[in-house]
Amino acid sequence: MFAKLRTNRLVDVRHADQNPDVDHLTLTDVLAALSDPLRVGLVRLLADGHEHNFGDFDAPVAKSTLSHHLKVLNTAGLTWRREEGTRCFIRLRRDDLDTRFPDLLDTVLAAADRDDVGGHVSTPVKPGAER
Amino acid sequence: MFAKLRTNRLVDVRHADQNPDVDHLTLTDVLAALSDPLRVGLVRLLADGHEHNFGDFDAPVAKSTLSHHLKVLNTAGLTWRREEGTRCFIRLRRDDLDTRFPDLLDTVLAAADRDDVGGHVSTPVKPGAER
DNA sequence: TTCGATGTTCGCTGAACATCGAACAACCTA
DNA sequence: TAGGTTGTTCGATGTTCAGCGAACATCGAA
Repeated sequence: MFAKLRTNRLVDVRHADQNPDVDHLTLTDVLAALSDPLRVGLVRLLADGHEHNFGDFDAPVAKSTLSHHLKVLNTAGLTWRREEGTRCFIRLRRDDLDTRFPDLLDTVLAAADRDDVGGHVSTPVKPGAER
Repeated sequence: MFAKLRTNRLVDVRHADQNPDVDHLTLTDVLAALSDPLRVGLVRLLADGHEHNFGDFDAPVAKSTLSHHLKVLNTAGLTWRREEGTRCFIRLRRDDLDTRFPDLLDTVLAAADRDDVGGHVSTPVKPGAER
């Protein structure tokens, strides 16, 4: 569609599907985003309610892959992202999700915890960035 | 793997991944199975608890495609299938799912009903085949 | 035996996805 | 200005998936 231009990319293209509006979230998109163990692992870490940035996630994949998965979560509406300088802060959209799909996130997280889905995703440093 | 032989297929190959055991179900497989609107529509119809057969589903896809989706639901452990002559009867594995992933199915179904996900899937004939 | 009904399986296609490394952009600091 | 940090995007690769029509298997009925 767009995103084809090499220059003037920073104008508005970069944030095309970012942080979608609450009522644009669809159930199947959310479930699709949650159908990958690595992404479930990310969501489990984000479930502490704090803001995390990219470096907070230690997953056994290349950082481009990690970036991809975080983008999937974002465009599906599971996370909220905020950029500050060169780093981006990511937070779970728990309230929006609970509004739109009541109990869904809690239910999935409970099951994921029980089975340790995505347990290979960890946080290397202490999440002291909650403020 | 197998399933390569043209003859003597009926022996055991046909039911390779069919009706998987309860504790072989994985959360991400279930969520992946539910990440398609058509399949959610099928599950919603199956949620009446009755046994349905293939012809009970009226979806705007070729029957080979419908067969594919029903197979996905089955191998993910969402449905139980039973064959009787040339027709197969399909039933939602609600109890097993509730055991393995408490509240998950109810939560998804509630959200799907609210948004009418998969509403284009219908049942042409009256489901009088419950007994 | 032949026919119709019922589904499944078999190629096949195009689209989407996961993954990687390399290149890039934006920012901060020395 | 020159690096270093941070994360995104690009291009390539291989896999999975949704979709179709055709062929097949199975059964019951004529």
